Amino acid sequence: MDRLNQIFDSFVNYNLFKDKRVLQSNYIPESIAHRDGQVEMVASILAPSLRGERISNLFIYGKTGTGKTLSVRHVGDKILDKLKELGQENVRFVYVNCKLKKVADTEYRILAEIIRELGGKIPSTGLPTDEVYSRFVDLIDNKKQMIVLVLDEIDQAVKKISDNFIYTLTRLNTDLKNAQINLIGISNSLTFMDNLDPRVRSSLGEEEIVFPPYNALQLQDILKERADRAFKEGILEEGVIAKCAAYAAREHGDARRALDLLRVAGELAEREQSKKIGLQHIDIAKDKIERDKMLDIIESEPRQFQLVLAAIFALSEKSEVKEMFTGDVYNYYQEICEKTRSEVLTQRRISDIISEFDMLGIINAPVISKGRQGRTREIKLVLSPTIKDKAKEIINKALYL
DNA sequence: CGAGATTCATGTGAAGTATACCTTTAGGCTTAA
DNA sequence: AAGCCTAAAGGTATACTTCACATGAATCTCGTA
Repeated sequence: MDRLNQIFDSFVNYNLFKDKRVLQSNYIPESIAHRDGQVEMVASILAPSLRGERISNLFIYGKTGTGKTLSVRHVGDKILDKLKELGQENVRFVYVNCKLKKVADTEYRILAEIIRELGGKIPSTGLPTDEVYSRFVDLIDNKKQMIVLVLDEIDQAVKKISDNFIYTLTRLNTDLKNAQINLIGISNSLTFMDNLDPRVRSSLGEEEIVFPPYNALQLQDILKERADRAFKEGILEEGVIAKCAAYAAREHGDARRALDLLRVAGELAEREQSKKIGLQHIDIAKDKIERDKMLDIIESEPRQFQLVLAAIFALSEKSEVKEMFTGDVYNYYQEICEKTRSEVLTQRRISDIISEFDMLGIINAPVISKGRQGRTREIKLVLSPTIKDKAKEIINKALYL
């Protein structure tokens, strides 16, 4: 009992955080450093909504963690505040991330997600897509209002589905008597617009804003500002901020990463009851973040995907095999299926699964031609050994029920 | 020796199938008057 | 008679299969210098 009390006591006393939320990714700060220009542009584009006028569709480019989503949300909140002040409540912002697997990676699911955000109910399957569209229309068209759809990671969605669903969305305005839809597309890829249907391009790209990556100095500013509010005084050792910023700057200036890094480092320091956050915590935090992210992905992968991954793991361990190809993986996969009494999928399907892993960044699998030996994918695992071991554990546990 | 032709192992696209789940509808049962 | 429940009918999305064709460089073939 005393031991537990000790733990609790130390937890209370060694609390390094003043306000941890400040470092969490859904936190929206009052002002966004080094994004004044972009925020103003977003604001001036969205401003007509205050008078109930149509706003231009907006398209935003920028790498992850450059403040795109944040800026849009920030401005959105401000506009909502202002509207409340003016006594109007007929604008709504709906935010959907198109990349989240199992949430919104098909046209149907994105639409369903939008409807759910708006408070509607939609079954997870079974409805014809046009029915879903017409329910969406019914839901919003009952009163005069303006819906601003923010589609994050829209490039992912278009890659998976096709671009005409965006077109359908923009065209939906013709069916609407009262309500109005405006789109804000957010994309990581700069080249996304280039291979788009011209109609979509012109309607979505009425206004465009680019969010350049933060450089190390700007990252430091951001981190300092947040750290002041998140941590108690004098907790950070010299150079901690700089190090966080440097790591993140290397990752194309991803501020979210930098903040995560700082937060996790803080949690780690707290757990070991250290009074300060030192440089070593950052290094550990970096590994931990990477590992957790990967393991989360792997753990939530469907069974068949895990079987394939198990095959890849096993093959990568056989020292004689330096490279592996789709065929090898498939053969071994079949063996594993037999052992675990699982259903065996076709090679066609496995090929798709492998390329999905490639996209997730778990493996590296470019298509190569081996001349007379045909064409195949050369598969290489890119996980660090520690992550791999842990991942193997998870998979084994999941497969040997 | 070099230009084509061949070849291999699989990539990739299209179309079809099984499954799980949805809505609607009609019939049967219960209930209340 | 009205209301409620259930089962059947009719329909869809998704994950997967089947079929068929596309790929692209190492290797082979063969004509020519």
